[in-house]
Amino acid sequence: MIELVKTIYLLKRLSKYIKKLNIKKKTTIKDIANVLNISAAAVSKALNDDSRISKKTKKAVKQVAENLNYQPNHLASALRKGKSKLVGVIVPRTNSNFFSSVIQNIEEVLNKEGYNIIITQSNESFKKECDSIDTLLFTQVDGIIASMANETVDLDYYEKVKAKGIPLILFDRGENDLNVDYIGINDYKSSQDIIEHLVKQGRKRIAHIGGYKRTRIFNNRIRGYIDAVNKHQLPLEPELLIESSLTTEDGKEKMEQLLQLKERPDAVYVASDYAALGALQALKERQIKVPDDIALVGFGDEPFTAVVTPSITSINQHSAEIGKQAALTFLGYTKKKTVKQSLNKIILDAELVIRESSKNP
Amino acid sequence: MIELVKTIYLLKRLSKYIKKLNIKKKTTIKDIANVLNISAAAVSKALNDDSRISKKTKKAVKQVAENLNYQPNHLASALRKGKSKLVGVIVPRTNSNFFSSVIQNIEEVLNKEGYNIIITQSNESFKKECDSIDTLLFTQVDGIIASMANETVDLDYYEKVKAKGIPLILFDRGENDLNVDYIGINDYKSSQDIIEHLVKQGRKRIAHIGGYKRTRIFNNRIRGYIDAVNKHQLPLEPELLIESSLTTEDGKEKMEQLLQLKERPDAVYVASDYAALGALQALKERQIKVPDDIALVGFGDEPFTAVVTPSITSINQHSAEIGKQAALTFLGYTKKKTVKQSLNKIILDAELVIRESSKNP
DNA sequence: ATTTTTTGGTTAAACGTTTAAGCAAAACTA
DNA sequence: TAGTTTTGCTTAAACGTTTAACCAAAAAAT
Repeated sequence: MIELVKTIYLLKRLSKYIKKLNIKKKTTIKDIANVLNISAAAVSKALNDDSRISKKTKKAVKQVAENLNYQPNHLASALRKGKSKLVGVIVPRTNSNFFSSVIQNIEEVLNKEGYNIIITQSNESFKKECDSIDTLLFTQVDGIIASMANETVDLDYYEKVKAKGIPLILFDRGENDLNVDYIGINDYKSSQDIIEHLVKQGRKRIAHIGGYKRTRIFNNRIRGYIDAVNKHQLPLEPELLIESSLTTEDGKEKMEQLLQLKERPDAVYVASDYAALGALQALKERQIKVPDDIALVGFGDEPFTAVVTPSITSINQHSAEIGKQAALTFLGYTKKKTVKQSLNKIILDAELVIRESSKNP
Repeated sequence: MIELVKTIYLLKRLSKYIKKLNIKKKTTIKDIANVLNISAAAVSKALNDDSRISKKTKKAVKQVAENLNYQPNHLASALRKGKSKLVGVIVPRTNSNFFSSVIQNIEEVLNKEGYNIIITQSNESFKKECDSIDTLLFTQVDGIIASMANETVDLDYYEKVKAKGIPLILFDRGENDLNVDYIGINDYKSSQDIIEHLVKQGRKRIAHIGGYKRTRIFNNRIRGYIDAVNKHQLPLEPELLIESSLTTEDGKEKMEQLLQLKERPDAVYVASDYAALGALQALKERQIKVPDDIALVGFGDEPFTAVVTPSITSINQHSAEIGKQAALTFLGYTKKKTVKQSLNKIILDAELVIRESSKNP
């Protein structure tokens, strides 16, 4: 009986508040407190399952919160706690399968821990990348996971992030100079695997359309190429080793350049699938048969490598694993906040995926 | 002379604060106020170029802010102002060129107005989409720009957004039932253009692998197909009109289904480039010549349509324009806050891009 | 029966801004 | 010269949480 009276009383207060709500305004913790005649602090604690709040109160609070359609104000709690529960992700672009897959896996891991991600694209522009960092800092992200733009050489902005004490994790495109966590694949070994494979297919004159030497991953690929070529005592001529921006357009251009040579290569290893695609276009236009006349190998295992004609041999970079590891590395910082954790450098082994473009002639 | 003394005095206070800063903690408006011996409010106003603050003070404030490496706390200002300056973007996935391009253009337009975007992927899952909406609301975004997942039929979550008074703009995948701003292309007319083109190429038996009928854009494409086929008095048989999830895999499967028919079509129009790619694979595997035996048309003008063999005729959806219009529509809400603006339904004309896969046999 | 501990809260301050209201001094007006 | 307006600030409250510190009442321990 007394229960019933209480319930009716509560209903009355509730309906009063629901009416108030209709006149705009979002429900706050205070509204819930008023309905139940307890303090806002108690409500906050109840919602956060504090041990010093009784089960009964917790239940009531959650009930009223539900009824009033309460949505916690993330800004307020973030401000108070000094944590935004937001992680910034910077990538050169999202429309490559590699980056998209990395992002998806980062998100998956972080969402489970209550983090959300903000994705920004640098479009391979240094300036855009700096802007991205600024906006992410401005948005008070709790960490940044990034893959650097091709253009980036000046590391001041990244140093700024480090200086602020915000966890910074790089993947794929990183820099050795920046003493920071990194997740990537073994580019050097991948290059060697490719040359090894081409040699086995009987290729004797292998060219490499590589990325910018100053970028570490491309530098490693170049070194892998050089060492493997030397190991097999194949010709290592300057005109066989070309630096490229690795866009589709530039890949085409650089391949045309290779075709001008008096002595053409019988295999070309391109450091990016997109550039390899351009190279393939150049070859097709000149009716050069792939792989019969020239074998072609790309890098990245983008889906289109499997569907073009001929399909392109490439390197699978394990994007899912990279994304997961990057996220876990970040979470490492949030967990053991006191213990100064040691720097993580995770180098995964990549996998050569052999397709038509490098088969035996 | 007096100036010099003042400067020295200021320097002293400054260095004291810089020292304090090194012992951690971020610079706040209060620190600046203390250095200059003015109130925090004055600093805030100075930084926001309030007219009631003298030029001299403004200059000094900005100087000190610079020196102390002050970064405004976005959370605090957002909390106080009730605006987060964040816009949520929900897409089925980012690794299609269409969505990636839309996002890029949304970002470009919004950044100029001081907004940042949070991108979330639904992966075509209704549940993930609901989660995305929840997290975006939780993050206190000022607006949401979304393209719905294939699965989505229940609109409750979107109604929730509307109910909260948060501007909601849909693009590409939208729903008529949801009375909300929308930017997309004329799917009905695009379908007709495709059929028109195929008829001109002498095709007499045209099949359509379409999307889910319940999704508006796919329904429009289907209606366009039906009306155009009827108009030209071509056969409109149930087995020529197939419903598909439009993934690459399902496109392949549905094409195989079409090839089982006693009377095969001589042209197939697929409502998505990804599914068209799968269809092409099926055709290649069976040594069926494209376009000679069967013509193929996709939808979306994804870059790979131009590089596969044969290249695939498709529809360019003007992704850049869609992104821009979506962003501008959102900004419309932020500007005229009082005036209840009328609903925007922008339907752009798409463009047929003719390639090898639909040339004359 | 008294002391100690535990339970279930409350109060008040804090997070870093913004902003309405107020106010003294300076500058203008008549 | 007195009154009015403008300038250039200051004070204090507010945004919605969280949390340290406190406290009364109940339960447990002695």
